[in-house]
Amino acid sequence: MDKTSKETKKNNALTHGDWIQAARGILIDDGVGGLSLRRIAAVLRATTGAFYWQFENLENLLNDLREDWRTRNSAAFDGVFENPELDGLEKYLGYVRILLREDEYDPKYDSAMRDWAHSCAKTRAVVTEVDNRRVSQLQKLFAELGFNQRSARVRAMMTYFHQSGYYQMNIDETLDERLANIPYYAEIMVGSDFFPADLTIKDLRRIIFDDVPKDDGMLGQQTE
Amino acid sequence: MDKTSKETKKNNALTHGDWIQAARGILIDDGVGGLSLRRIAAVLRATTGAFYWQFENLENLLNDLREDWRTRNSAAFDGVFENPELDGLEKYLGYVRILLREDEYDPKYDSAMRDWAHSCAKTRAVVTEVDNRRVSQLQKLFAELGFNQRSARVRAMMTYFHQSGYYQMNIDETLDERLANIPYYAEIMVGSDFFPADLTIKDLRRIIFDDVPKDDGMLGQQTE
DNA sequence: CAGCGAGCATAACAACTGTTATGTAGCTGA
DNA sequence: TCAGCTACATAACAGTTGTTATGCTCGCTG
Repeated sequence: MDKTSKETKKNNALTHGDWIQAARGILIDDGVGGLSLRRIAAVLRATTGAFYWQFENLENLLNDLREDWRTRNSAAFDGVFENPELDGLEKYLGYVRILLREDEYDPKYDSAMRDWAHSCAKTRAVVTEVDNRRVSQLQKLFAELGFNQRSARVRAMMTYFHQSGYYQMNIDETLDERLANIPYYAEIMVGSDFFPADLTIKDLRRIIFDDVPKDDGMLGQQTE
Repeated sequence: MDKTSKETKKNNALTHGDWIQAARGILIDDGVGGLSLRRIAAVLRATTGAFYWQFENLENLLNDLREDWRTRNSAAFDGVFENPELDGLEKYLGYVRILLREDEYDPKYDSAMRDWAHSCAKTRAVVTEVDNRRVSQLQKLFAELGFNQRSARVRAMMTYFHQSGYYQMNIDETLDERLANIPYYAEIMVGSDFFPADLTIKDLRRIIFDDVPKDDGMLGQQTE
């Protein structure tokens, strides 16, 4: 319907995407309170007049920002949970991998959106929808692991709410500490029946940060 | 040092406490974005001039508001965790009781403070301090139940982050659903070795909402 | 080379913010 | 009764917000 498809960036003129990117940076760094038109424009070394050439009003940019978050910060999870080749444990590890790598999705983006949702109904609707889908995906995962529906749902909520709660605070943990905690989390959530008890931090670091599929019994023997 | 002890409320004049209460209401209902001087004054049917009779500036009121949260929303937890007469399981149930009753502490107050902490260093310091103490209290609880230190710490973080994450979202659950989930949460966190597996929702409702100590085997037999 | 429109900048508007200076009603004590 | 103080209200100031009207400067086309 709209002419929003004119992302044909002639020369070095500002595009819709430039404004969204600038707004996203401010939202992530300074929270929703920093999302003023002049501050966004300042990031692009532009003025408010330039903005109104691209958007009808600020609300339109904020709508685009909400959709930017929805697609950008969900793709990684969907890629794991909707991959039919992965079993339950692999999906769980894939989930942990996304959370620890923090390259495919930005936890501060999630956190800022969740803050924003408390004072903005439109944002709240988007966040709630995404939250519900992720919890459902996790519930399906735990159901695959053999837990009954109610137990799977509780485990999904514990896993997901714990994650968002973790990022909502400012925890002071090193990566090694976070890696060392994984087996404890996993034992609690998926149980020692499923999670291999003899995984070392080295193994986990390799599984999560190197693109080597965990295949045979070579665990803990690489040189580096 | 200060003259802040002049809470001697003559006639029906406004007090420090009135302004703090008004600010707290706005923070809880509308988030930190709604905390403007004129809006707070409007709640009290007063003007900004009246405010500067009681406070030197807005920052002073916000300082008092942070301290109000620290004491008001921590008392219930301290009362449970630092009661030497309670064993581990009783402390866990006491914790759940506080979360579900929502009369001694307000989860929306917590949530609003946590939002605020993302854009205000002073608030962040207060919230972080309280968070650390609560996690330590939970860790001690799980250690009492027999878990080793690392497992106890992970369980404490899962329990606490899950709680704050839960309130950070807007979950659509009835009280009965929340009660029905308790045994599942408890089984995951404290294990079936400690938590009585045959507790009904009726039992839980009585334990949490009536002031009857769980004493003998009369569970699930009351008329109401 | 003239003209024209795309892509801005500049400046102003009203509404909001914290803060301050000044005005004022009502009670108190002498 | 009348000064004097408490406990405000009123109004203004400078700064910020979203938004709009207007002016300007390039690059392209004819």
